[in-house]
Amino acid sequence: MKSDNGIKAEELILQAARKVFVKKGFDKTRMQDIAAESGITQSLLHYYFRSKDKLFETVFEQEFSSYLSTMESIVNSDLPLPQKIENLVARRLQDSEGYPVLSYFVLSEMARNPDRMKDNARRAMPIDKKLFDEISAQVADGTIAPIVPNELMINLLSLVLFPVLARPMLQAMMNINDEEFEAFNKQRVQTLPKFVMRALQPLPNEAR
Amino acid sequence: MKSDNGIKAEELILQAARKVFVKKGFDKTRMQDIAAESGITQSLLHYYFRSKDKLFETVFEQEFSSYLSTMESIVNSDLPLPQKIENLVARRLQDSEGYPVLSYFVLSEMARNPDRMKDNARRAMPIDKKLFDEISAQVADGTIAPIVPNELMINLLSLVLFPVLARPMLQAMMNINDEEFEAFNKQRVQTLPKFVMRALQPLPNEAR
DNA sequence: GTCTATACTCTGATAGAC
DNA sequence: GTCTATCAGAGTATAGAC
Repeated sequence: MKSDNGIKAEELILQAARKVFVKKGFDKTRMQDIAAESGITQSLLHYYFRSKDKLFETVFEQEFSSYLSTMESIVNSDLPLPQKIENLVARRLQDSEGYPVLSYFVLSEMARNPDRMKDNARRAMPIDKKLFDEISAQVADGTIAPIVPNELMINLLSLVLFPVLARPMLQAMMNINDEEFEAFNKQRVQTLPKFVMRALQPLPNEAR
Repeated sequence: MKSDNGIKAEELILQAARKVFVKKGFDKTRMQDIAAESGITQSLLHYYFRSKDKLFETVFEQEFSSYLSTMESIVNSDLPLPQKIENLVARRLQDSEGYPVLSYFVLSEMARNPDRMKDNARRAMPIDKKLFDEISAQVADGTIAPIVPNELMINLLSLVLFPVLARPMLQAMMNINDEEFEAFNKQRVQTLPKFVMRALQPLPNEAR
């Protein structure tokens, strides 16, 4: 049975680990970084979590679950497609501020451990399926232009995740500072859904 | 002055280094991997290139230059915008086969060394400017719908680069194998430009 | 130029006292 | 539960013979 203090230490470690792992990814994170961030000795990290791997898995599992449930609530809502897109974009840009690079975190983990990532992706499949079916239905009744649902989903993910992911490169290319990029992002919450919906508008000769 | 053999060794090392660095990124590449791939002793790598860093810089510089010149020739061509997009997509997917993850390579380097990446991005700026101006002109004369040029450029980059980058995750999500993904990609060369051009079509009330 | 052997450093993990 | 000291392994880089 754990003492009050024990529980607190464990939580402190997790908070610090989350912060550092999300920021630097698995490989570049040192146990010493987490120790410093949490104010807890390095050997205690091992006492509580046994290994760097275990600690990471714990953090990743928490983050990914929270990520999934957010996605889920948006996709399962009763909003029309454009609003869903808007919410997804807004949510992702929110991540990109307070929680700098969650998407990068997920992608880097994917590279580190492809097999386990597959399992995680499978956990996301019910959500995907919901969106997939929704798109299929709208293509069928001509509300949106003919498109393979998977392709639309990939386009959405690309437009939403990539700018968060490649932010440093994009800022350099566009030659703009942090403030300008934030403003750009805020605009994007409005303009991106419009861009997508425009692309999905059926042409006259496609309408039924 | 170098002997014939010396020049050859240097080139062998570079080829092997390119292959391994592009595949695994800087951090996960071991000098031993490059030694094995090239059939040249590890200590000789140091003899020729002094350090892992120097070797990497050399490879990266070559790759990035070649990447730039490809982009340049496409953007500077006289083709209309949709064809340019098609060429860009096709070129990137080509990378994603023979040269698996050049985009990932560039992105990971960006994360590793943001400052130098800024310089590299600046080298790409003349190309960006060309495309930027082209978009501006077409927005101005009403050929395409109003959009901030930078935003369109980011959308293009997202749609083209992200699927290459996140391929493992996407395959897992869509639950498809390599063969199916390749087929999907081939389709995409045709469908993506249409998707984009559709999004850029001016609505009746926007036309001049 | 090329090889073998080895030094050096960084970092995750453990031992063992308290 | 917590700390200090230390080990063990991996990986880059160098020394020095040929």
